[in-house]
Amino acid sequence: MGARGSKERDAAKGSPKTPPPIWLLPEPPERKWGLGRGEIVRAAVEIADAGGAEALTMRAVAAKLGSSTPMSLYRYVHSKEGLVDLMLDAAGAEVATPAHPGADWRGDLERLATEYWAMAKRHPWFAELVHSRPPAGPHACRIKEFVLATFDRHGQDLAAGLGYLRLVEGYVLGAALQRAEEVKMWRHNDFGSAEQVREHARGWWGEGTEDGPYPLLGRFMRTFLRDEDPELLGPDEDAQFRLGLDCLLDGIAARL
Amino acid sequence: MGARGSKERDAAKGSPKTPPPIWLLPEPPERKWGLGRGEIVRAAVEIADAGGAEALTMRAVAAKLGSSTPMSLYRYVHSKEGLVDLMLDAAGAEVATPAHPGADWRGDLERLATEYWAMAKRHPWFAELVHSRPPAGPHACRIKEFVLATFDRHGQDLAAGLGYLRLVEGYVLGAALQRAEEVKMWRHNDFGSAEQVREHARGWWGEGTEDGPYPLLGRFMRTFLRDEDPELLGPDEDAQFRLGLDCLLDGIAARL
DNA sequence: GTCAATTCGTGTACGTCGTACATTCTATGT
DNA sequence: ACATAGAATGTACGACGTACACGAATTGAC
Repeated sequence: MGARGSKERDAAKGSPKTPPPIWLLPEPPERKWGLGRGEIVRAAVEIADAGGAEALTMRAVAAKLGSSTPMSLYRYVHSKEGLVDLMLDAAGAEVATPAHPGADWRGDLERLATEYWAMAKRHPWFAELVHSRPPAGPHACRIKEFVLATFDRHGQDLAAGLGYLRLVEGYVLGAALQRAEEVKMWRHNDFGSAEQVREHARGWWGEGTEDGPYPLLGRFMRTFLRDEDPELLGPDEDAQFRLGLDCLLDGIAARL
Repeated sequence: MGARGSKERDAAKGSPKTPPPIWLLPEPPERKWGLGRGEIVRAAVEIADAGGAEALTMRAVAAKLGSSTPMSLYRYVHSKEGLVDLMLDAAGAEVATPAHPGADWRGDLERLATEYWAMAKRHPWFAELVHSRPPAGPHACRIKEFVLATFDRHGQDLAAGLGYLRLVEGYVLGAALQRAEEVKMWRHNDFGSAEQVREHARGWWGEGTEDGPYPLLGRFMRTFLRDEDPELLGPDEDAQFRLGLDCLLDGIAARL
């Protein structure tokens, strides 16, 4: 966090004076030539898509827009947190929900979760950043509402629906976060191929760890490092996602 | 990330020259009077316990140890990433695993997951930081190995075991991360009581949103903001954790 | 069409972070 | 007792987010 000198002013004022969420503040009227929230958010998304959350810098966004200083952006997005809020909402807009839940609750939720997962694969920064802000953008609310309505339509009360909502949402975001971390690691060590990954992991796992303290993990690692027998590497990421989702929905189904 | 000038030297050298993980590098011999990895990691954990991951600063750790500059730490932990690795491993040491998996796979996993969850509640920074590093400290490996052995003992091959391992681990860490984010938000707005949280959320949800676009979510929010009917707030965090774990294990059980 | 007033972009600067480099201090081996 | 190696420190750099104030450009009134 950067310099903030407003702490004592807030405290002296008496009211915590929380800034309202950026969605409620109207965008300044877009002058003919100037910037606009749309361009800024689009540029920020492109930067984060290409370089991950750690590449998302006010300076980088400003540079991409041709603005020589980052201060130009602050009129439109108020702060970096505001920009992140707008980015998260823009990503949320990419996952569609039907107008009303259908008769097949499980199919509805599977479709929603799969779309959510696909979005998170397109935007690996999403899972990293979504946990840094209160999750209540318009599209986040729409998605939550749809899940709640799905359970409501099947006779679950609001408390139960909330529990299941948190379960499903937590699962999708958890899976996305694991994947995002993997992507980040690839980028951090600028890996281009799986062979480079193996090369890197070799020095790091310790070639000599034969059947040391972790025989099963070691067997997996040796397989991974040497011949890459796809049978032993476990399911690929999409199959793994479906497996977990199916397990979770099985458990929920047993309780409805 | 700070200044790094070694990029082109690495590239020129030909080999990526990845630094080996800190667990493999021996700790410098502890002189009578000097620092030691133990003290440093303990101090860092205390700071992060109290102030979250964002309070974890090399300067803060050095200050807590009475060292006037952060540079003293670098001989022992090499970098902040190294320190984080050691912290994660120290936290991993707090979750115990039996020597061998027992006959009751489900009980074993429930116990393990519950201990993991308890550890993550003690150290809210754990979930935030664990996704920033390759997950292969000694204790992380021990835990993974135990889960793999549990499934191995029940006739699952390594690939299937890996899939279930990722599922269970992902679930626990996902739940811990959601909780960590909540803790962080409380700290960030220095909330002391639930009433302050409600006060904050009121301005932020928009008091006037009566039965707008999100009737169910709105009902929950209004309940939360006004009278706090515990029936409508959904399960508490421990019950929620158990619910998800049970659902997941149900799903796994159906596939064994 | 002209001028004043408003609004927007920009330059500069501050305080934070991680950490490289050079220096000083301390404890140890002889 | 002294030389020397190793550990702690001071200083400094380049990144970050962003506050502040100034100049430039656009808009509205006449």
